[in-house]
Amino acid sequence: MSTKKPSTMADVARLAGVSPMTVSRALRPNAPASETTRKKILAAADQLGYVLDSSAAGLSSRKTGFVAAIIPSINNGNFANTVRGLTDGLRDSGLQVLLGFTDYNLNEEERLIEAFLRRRPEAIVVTGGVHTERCRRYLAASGVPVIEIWDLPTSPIEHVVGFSNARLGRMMARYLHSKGYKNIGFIGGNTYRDSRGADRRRGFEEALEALGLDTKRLWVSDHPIINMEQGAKAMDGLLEKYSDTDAVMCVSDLSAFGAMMACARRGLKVPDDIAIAGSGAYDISANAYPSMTTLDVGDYAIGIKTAEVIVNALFDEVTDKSKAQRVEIDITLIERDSTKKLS
Amino acid sequence: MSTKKPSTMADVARLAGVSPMTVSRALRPNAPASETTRKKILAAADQLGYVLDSSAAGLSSRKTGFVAAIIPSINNGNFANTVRGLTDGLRDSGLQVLLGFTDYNLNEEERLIEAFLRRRPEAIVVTGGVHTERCRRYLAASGVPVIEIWDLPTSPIEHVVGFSNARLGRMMARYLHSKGYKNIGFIGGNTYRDSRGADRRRGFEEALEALGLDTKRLWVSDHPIINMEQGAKAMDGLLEKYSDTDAVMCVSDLSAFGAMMACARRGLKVPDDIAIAGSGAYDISANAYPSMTTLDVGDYAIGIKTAEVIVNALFDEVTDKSKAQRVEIDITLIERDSTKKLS
DNA sequence: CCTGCTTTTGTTATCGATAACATAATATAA
DNA sequence: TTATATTATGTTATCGATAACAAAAGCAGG
Repeated sequence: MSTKKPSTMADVARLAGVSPMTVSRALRPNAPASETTRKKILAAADQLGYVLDSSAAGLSSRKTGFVAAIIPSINNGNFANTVRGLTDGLRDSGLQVLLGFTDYNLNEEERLIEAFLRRRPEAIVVTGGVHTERCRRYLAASGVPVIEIWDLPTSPIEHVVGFSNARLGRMMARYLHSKGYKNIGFIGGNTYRDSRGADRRRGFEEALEALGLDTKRLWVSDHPIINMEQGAKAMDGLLEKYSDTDAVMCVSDLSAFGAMMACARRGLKVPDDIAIAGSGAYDISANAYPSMTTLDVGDYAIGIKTAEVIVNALFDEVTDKSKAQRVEIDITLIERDSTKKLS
Repeated sequence: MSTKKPSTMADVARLAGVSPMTVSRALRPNAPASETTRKKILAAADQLGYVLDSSAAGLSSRKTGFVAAIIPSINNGNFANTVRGLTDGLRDSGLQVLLGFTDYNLNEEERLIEAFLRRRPEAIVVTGGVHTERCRRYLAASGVPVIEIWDLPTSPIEHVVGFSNARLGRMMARYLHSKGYKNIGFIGGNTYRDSRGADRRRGFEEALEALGLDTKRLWVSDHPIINMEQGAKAMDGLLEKYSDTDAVMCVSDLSAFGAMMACARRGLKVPDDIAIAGSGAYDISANAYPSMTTLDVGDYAIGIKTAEVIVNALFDEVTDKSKAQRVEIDITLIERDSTKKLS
């Protein structure tokens, strides 16, 4: 840890025998500068170990190069994929992702947004369509594009890149019904902390009703059931109450896996005795034995599309800036062994 | 997306009838300001929807409030936990994590470090002790504390918070030997892209040799074997070549799980026919059936300790700034069913 | 009521870059 | 060759805050 003060553009300019402004231009790709001076300046910069100060650049140009992105959890492969997609999609634009996570807590989201706004991001990405009133105010007043992802809110703040979680629930309910299952349960997603999970459950319930099936097997919990352990516990609870359950959908592949393990411990065979489906198309759904039926929500694609929306909103000449963009991501059902009766 | 220009401290000052400097002080917790003016200023700020500009503040005070953190992958529960620990640990200090991931690519690490240095972070956290020459130069010249995590490099750049990956390999080898296994294999970790995995393998191999056991079952691959699918494939390959293998350690619980599933598909019972152990103490190790023996590397603790090291290096009066801190994290073996012969 | 202290507020300069405009150098056309 | 367009560089002001110093206000004790 050297403590020497870092050199500035003025230092580089002095060494190269030009004005600071010329250095500034030489260091940016699209600014006018002759090849000879550029080379000279780069050499001087290199010699001094010069590193641009983005704070100063941002202050002056009013462009920080930040995109703020807020996800519920970093310990979640789906959101991680979205962040990867976003990062990959933004690479060429020179924008950098400033990442925060809320632990599914809307107040924490508020805190994060406040902190991020101080960094003057050029766009803000938030997960879901449910926010505190104050959050909505902050976002609306931010003066930069706001993108809500992972949902299709009915009254979005501005741009949207997502899918219908209710539709996701409906798709799986109909699929399970089409496979001949009758006593269908659902695990997870009935809390204000995870509105997307709650939407899935709602869609699932609606579809069951429409199909004339019993909806009493929808497992209620006051916290989100998103990890393996919670999935296993919920499955135990469900089976204790309704031992005739023949199929279960879980809000997440992780809870689905937990549920499957709970079944294994009880000596129940999947899918012979009971079918289990998840959602999210996590690695584990493909690699578990039996492999698990799931719904691919295009998590990586959400990131990529979000990057496109941002780039369009910021740089594209053709895009109508006054119009909010709305991108619906395709959901695809991946049928695997866990819902195929072997008989 | 309103386009109105955001208000500045000068605006707030005007409205509150004070000087901008007074506003600056009123908005900071530890600056001198009378309660009455502070209240007046906060009201004015609120009325204008004023949000501090950190770029400007950082430029002026030469404190950006950023801690740059670089991890190999965001799709990895272990690193995610470290990031959570780091974020949690830094919360009170007012420092914000600027996160980047390299996809296990040292050149990408170089690119990221360059980009992050422009943001003038107050500390830099990098994963592992292996970096390109240029990276080491950048880091050494950065002028801020550098912390290498997840490893115990022999010639660290400065601070270290980690554990010995070789020791981790040795621990598991000795454990498996102590359980009576003889034909022990290893899957993963022999590439320059994942030096930590390679260290685990080396330690494992050394211990086997010291115990007089055969080391031919160490599975070699030219890419890191860190996900389920790769684990399954490697297991298939290993069993085809050495069908008498009675125990296997995998660099990661994810590959261990894949290996376990590969066994299940072949009709091999774990642990009766073959023992499998992982490392990382991922959720899946506790929730798989059978549950998996693994090594807890204290991923969250690494984050917390790293935060402490940073706070000490930056703010603590007592800490000797000229001395690099070195924190070794405890590894604990978690014995579960996958290595307990039921017989 | 004044002295000397502490607390609060104001003034000025500065952090490190870029925008906007002005000018010099070079290339192009007639 | 000269006029004109084009490209390259320099100058000055500014982005929005805070440091450092200076001055004013408040407050105690004699």
